[in-house]
Amino acid sequence: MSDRKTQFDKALLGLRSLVMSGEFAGSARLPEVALSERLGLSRTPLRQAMDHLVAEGLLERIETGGCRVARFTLDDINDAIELRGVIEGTAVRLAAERGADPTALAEVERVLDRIDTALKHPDHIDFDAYISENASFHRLLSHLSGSLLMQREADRVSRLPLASPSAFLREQELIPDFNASLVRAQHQHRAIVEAIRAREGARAEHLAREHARLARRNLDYLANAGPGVATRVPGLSLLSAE
Amino acid sequence: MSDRKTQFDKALLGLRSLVMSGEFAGSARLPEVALSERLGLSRTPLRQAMDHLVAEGLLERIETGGCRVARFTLDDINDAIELRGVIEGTAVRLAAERGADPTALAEVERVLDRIDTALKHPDHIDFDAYISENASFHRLLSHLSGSLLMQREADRVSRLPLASPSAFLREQELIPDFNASLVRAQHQHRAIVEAIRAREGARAEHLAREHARLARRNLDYLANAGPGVATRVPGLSLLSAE
DNA sequence: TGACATGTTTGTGTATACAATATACCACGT
DNA sequence: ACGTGGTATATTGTATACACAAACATGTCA
Repeated sequence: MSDRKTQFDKALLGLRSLVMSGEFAGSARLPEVALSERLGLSRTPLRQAMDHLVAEGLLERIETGGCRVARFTLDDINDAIELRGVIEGTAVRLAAERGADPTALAEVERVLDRIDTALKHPDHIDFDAYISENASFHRLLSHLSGSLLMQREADRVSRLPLASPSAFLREQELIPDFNASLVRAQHQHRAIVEAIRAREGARAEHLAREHARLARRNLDYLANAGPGVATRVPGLSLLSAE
Repeated sequence: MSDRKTQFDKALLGLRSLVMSGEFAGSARLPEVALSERLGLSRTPLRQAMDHLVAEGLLERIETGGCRVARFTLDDINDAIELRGVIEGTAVRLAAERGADPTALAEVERVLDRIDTALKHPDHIDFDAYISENASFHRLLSHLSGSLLMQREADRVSRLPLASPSAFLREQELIPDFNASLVRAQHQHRAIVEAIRAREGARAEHLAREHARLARRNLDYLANAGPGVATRVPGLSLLSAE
């Protein structure tokens, strides 16, 4: 019953995907009436969605009223990736220090087994499976601490543009040694869980940080890959020249 | 001109202080019409403010509509304090690694000098000065990294209930050895800045984390200090029995 | 011709009216 | 007496109307 679509939800999803598509990236003010008509709803829920996206950091308020699409430098996105590593790192450190729920840990291990399966044949990697299981892994990981706050903040920082653990996973043909990097990532996954089980908080934290930093390399490649890529990777068009 | 008070700002400030006062802590739904009349504005800006406070974590949405005041356990607040330490720690680590702006560093040192002045006479500490300069210090500290993201997120986490660096500074007569703890805190302030200057990122990070944990002790005392205190410390009445 | 003033127009911020939904209450049946 | 169903009321979610401020264009004067 909690999935009954309210107008606000429609506005949020519609507006977010419009913004991510880069159509309004030109830093002009978002016109409320036009957008509300285009999304098929009134200005009230649209403005709610705009407030929400301002809080998320995807939009920014204009002094004289209204808001525009935010622009990001490469540094901004690297900072966001670093912050995700820091928060995920804190979540796993707390999980290690406090002891993780065995049931939740078993669930995490099952996800890792499925990732192994997706990676089994080096020449025929099941990318779709990898992407979805990888997202599950990161979600479950931030829940292991048992802290609702850590869970919320980890989810939140993953919504920053291009900071999500799944942000760059669909561009396998553009990134050199992409398959090998997936294997490395999975080794880090295993090591993180091992550290949590062994109650090695500091080790778990540092592994999670380093794991997040894998995304840096992919970001660098995509940022230099030319203009055609910007339309393929959602949000990449928000990257400003500097 | 950016400080022209809009109705939304009035709603946000008014609602936040009402909620922090504990008047609505009984976890019932916040009635919109009554609140809007009481605050002297219409439902539209009030609802904006409610959305904002939900995002801040001070309110929580109810499945069937509307929202209520959130309740916090001691663990929740300790997690929030830990998270503040982690984010402030990251900000100072980045400042150390990347090199902080000398002008900003000098400004920070001036604030620390003023804190020294406030602490000069152990029996006549200028608490008001300490509180305001301490707040300045923490704000400036998270700006040293030069990263707008770190700055934003540090400010944000400080708005979590009872996680602010200034949350427990007005209760000097309730907390044993309070004056001594202020002196210890100031030593940590100096050490953090020293580490940033020396480009010792890891040291700066760990010092900032430990500094935030000073608040734990104060929280424990106040949580056990009896019911009368809840009305004096803003937000303490939101602490649930567990 | 250029700078400034003024009317026009567009668009946001706010209030209010309306519709959809949840809650409370009461009657009725078991 | 207690539970169940239905209706009435209250309250939220959404749409629209209005007021005011900002951007723009046009025209006037230097």
